Amino acid sequence: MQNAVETAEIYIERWSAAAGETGPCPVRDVLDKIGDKWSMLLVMTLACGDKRFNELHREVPDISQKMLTQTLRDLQRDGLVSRHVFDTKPPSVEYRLTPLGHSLIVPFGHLIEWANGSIRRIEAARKDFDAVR
Amino acid sequence: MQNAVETAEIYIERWSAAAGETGPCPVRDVLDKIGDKWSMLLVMTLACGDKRFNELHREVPDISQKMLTQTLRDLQRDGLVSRHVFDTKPPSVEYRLTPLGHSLIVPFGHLIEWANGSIRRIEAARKDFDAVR
DNA sequence: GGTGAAGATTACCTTGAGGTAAGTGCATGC
DNA sequence: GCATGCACTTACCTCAAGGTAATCTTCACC
Repeated sequence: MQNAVETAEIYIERWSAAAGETGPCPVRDVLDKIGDKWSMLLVMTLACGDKRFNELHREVPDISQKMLTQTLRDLQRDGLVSRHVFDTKPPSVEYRLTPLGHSLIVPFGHLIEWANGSIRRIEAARKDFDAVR
Repeated sequence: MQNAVETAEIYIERWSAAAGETGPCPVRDVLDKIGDKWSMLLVMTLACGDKRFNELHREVPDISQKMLTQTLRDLQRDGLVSRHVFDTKPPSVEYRLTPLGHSLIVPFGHLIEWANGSIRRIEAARKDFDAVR
């Protein structure tokens, strides 16, 4: 990142090009996952170490089994997570971040830092805005 | 960003704390905007310079008027965008990024770079995955 | 031989984000 | 005097994301 505005322009350009019929743009594509209610939470949970299905379910209790399966499947499809089946007595399945998955943690971490650093100002802005209304 | 895994742990910790009744976590909160279909596109469009309502509508033709108004209103509420009314003959309204809005461009830019750099590997992974199915 | 855990899949249902379309008030241009 | 542009607002409708809950298979334990 040298120049934020420059990056913005490249982004807009790619976006427009994509809208022009080439299919969905890569940024939009990735953003859908980022914005997804569970994807990033699972990626970050797996960033702490490999986990089994029910282990994930215990660490993220408010996800339904259906969404856990589905989100894991999507992440696997995108090559961010790999699935390893061990045929132990009750077959156990382990999920891991792939190198690609690990590489997402870095840019995503910047966003987390921004979020944590900006939340007070955002909340203050909301309060002001709502006070006027 | 010194250590990605460390950041991940802080994230998980905050998330869990938030789930524990403090309200929605700041990261989730910010992510909702990031993941929003239009918010980031508008922020990036405004990163190229201040724009008026219909100017934005022309640059982002596939957004509906309703969503443009609504998204702009939300961004304004969060203090990312400011609204300036000039009472010219047909009243014109200009939208600008606030300093807070500008600061988002940096971490977001990292994500854009990651997206553009990773899309080929993601698409390859999807192809492989779908081939097996 | 009944119970429980592991790792799912499936059917059904609700909610809300976002699209479409039309209307509003005002002013300039044709 | 009709149309057009600006900046919205409102009503209505649709579709898909995601929740709930039931079900499945296999094995170990008591």
